[in-house]
Amino acid sequence: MAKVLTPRSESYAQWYNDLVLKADLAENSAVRGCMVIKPYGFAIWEKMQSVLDKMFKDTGHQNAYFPLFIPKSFFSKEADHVEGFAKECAVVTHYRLKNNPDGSGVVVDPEAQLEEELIIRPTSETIIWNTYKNWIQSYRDLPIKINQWANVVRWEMRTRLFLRTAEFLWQEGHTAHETKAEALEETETMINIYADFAEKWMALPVIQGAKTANERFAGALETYTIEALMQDGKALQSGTSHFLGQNFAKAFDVKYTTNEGKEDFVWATSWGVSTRLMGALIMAHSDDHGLVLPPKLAPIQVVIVPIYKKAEELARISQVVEKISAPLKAKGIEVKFDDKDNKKPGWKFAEYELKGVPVRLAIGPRDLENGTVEVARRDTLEKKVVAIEGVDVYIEELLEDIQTNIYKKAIDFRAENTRKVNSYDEFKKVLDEQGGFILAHWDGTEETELKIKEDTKATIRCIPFDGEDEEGVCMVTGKPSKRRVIFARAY
RNA sequence: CGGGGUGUAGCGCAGUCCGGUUAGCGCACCUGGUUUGGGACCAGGGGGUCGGGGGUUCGAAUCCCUCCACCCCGACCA
Repeated sequence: MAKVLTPRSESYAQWYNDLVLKADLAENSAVRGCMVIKPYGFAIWEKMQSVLDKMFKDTGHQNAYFPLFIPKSFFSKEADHVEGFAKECAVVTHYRLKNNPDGSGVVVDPEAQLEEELIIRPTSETIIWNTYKNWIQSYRDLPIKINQWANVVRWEMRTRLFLRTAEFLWQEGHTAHETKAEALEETETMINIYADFAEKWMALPVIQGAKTANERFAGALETYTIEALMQDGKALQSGTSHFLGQNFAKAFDVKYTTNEGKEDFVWATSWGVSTRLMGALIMAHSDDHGLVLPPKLAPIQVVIVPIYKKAEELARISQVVEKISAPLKAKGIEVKFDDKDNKKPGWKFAEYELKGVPVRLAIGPRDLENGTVEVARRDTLEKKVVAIEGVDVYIEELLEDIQTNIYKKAIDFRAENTRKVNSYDEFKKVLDEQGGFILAHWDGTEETELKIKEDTKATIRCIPFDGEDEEGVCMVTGKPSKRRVIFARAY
């Protein structure tokens, strides 16, 4: 078979780039740092969106839409928030172009300078809290639980398709609550939803935990995260949920009247996942042959490739294909019959492997005679000839089996690449030689965390929720520690 | 934003050092035919602002200046 992807062993980064392009997921655009998401890639994102959207609505959230532009003055209201985002904001300063007097195209009209510059949202807390101020008067107006699907812009130095682009698509939830407890509960609910989505739909095992103060969202009191481990041993932060306390309420003066007639600031959360999930999905399961998609998110779940010599033969095969695909479609399975005659079967096999289609059926004259079909599964590349009779049930179960199997593979990989270390030397050695998640004791100070980051480029991914209490000493300073935290090099 | 690399047909590349017919090759594409159980073959055909702009020269893909984009490695970040 022709080699179309750089093997992972040769260059993991190059393999990833090749895969995104060759599987037709996305490509670089004419605009620096911004990508074009192609139809096949966007179809996966749309599936993710529709599942998440339902999960949000099932937990009492509603969708809305807020502007792309944020007045500069809004931005400066929450000190930590500005500091966190200031360095990567795109700013609109003018509202008009004019023909260049020298005839060489158009130039910005200097007369058309905005009185107040507009920031292109890197996130929407400020515009949303400025709006919520007008929506909230009493406890009866609470809670407000809103989500928006949007694009945001963060002017990144170095970009990579899906993993980090200057513009990306995401959803951002913004909620307002009466009490601290309720806001904290919301923060937890949402990180649980993300974890659930990652594991059940993406087949991606994740670790839930809290970020250290240093790694927290700008303006949050607490950031919860789901962290996934990629095949190269690096961690990928895949979703975050923030407890914002009363910081934004105070910054935007959002008060409500309690049922005792007193005034208080409302409590806030925000949470989001982005097209970065696409990167996670790609890197989690794929191999040197191409993409491996979890059946639940695959735009095409079953592809059927006919093998024939003459048009007459194709016609006979097509009739059988119709009998096979009708019951599959009735079960809600996405089936594609590729009867294009300008590509040979072998070409198609390779192509659909590259695109990660979970199940491939091949039907030729031999099968017509025997009443069989060849079934190939993408995750293991195994092929099996089965009877057409009852093949719909077989395939339905196979899809479930593939979903389970790739999840299991990912979780086994993570287990093999999660290690406890007790000394800083051991930590550095494991990090350099094996990577993965490292469980180690840390004294809880920002100083130590930064020293480790500077020495090794590893960061604390999270303080896991399900970590066991264990007395120990910080691997760097020897100070006491009550539990281990998770370190890794990260994307 | 620093260091390194690349930019020539849709894709992958040769040609650039050392300037000189009409810029070439493979894949893809179009037409015809033979093929079809793991990326088919033959014949014919179309497709190029040589990344953009400026300069040197009788003459520039090739030399000089400048800008842009992408990739890799750093710093920054989801």
